Amino acid sequence: MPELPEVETIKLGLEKKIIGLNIQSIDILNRTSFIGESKLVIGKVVISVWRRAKVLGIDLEDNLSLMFHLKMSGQIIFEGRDKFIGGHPTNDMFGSMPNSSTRVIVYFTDSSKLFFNDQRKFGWVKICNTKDVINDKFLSKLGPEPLEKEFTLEVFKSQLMKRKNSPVKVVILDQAIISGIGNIYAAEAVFLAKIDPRKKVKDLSETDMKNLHHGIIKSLSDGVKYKGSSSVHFVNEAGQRGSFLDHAFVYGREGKNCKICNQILNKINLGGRGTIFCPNCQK
DNA sequence: CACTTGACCTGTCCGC
DNA sequence: TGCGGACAGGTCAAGT
Repeated sequence: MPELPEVETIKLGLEKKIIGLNIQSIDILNRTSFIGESKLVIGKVVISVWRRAKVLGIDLEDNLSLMFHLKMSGQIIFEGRDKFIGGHPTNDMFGSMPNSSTRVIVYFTDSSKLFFNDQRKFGWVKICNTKDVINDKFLSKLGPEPLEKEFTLEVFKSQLMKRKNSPVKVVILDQAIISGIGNIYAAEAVFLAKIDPRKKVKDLSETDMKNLHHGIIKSLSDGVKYKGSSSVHFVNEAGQRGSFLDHAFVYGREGKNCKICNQILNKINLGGRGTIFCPNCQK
């Protein structure tokens, strides 16, 4: 479900609400959703909230951290101390918490709660020492953050060249090449760059790479601006949907008209993922 | 080695 | 209405 902009949206909302809260207990409703010894974090106070790629992290006192990966269907929802004044999820899509897809519940001492929901059970919550986060099995393999200064055109080009023979949309979905892009923003980025998603990296021109670099940054930052996508599963920490898909050019628009040239958008399968593009605009 | 495919799970939607 | 198959925003292991 969530890609970089969705996790960033949750991070920005959550950090305003949970810093300073003290963990009272953790309920694990589905064993495979949780990695580590949950007892370790009881009594610990939340210090900060961060994001790396599609992972959300919560740093606690005493060198402890919680990490969340939402994969395809995860949600992180915070219910405030007084659920009827500002803290209650105002969603219109899944009722009150917990529900049938709730896998982990974090209880704070002020009686507020954090729900980790995950219908498909692909996601995870993990505990580790804060100083070990950078060595984490998953995090340590990630490529550069596309919305950070480090993601220059030169860095992007050298990362791309690691997978010369793959279709460009498949390559930008590779988390070791660039971190945080998922299927929605990959499709939008190649559209903005006017590149056929099937085009192999080795066939990209200098201009293509420059446009794609810009397209990635533009689509992801628009995603953050519109507080994420509003497709099936995504809601923010307050249970609200985002509006990015109202602004999308291709994702979710199969068979509709291209917003630029009015031709019908095509759908193909690329690397096992549905991919919608404009055969006229994208060459 | 580089790249592609299928598995992990649950739910929904679409065609017959 | 019921049933089977395809599909859903991610990642990893196994296969070619």
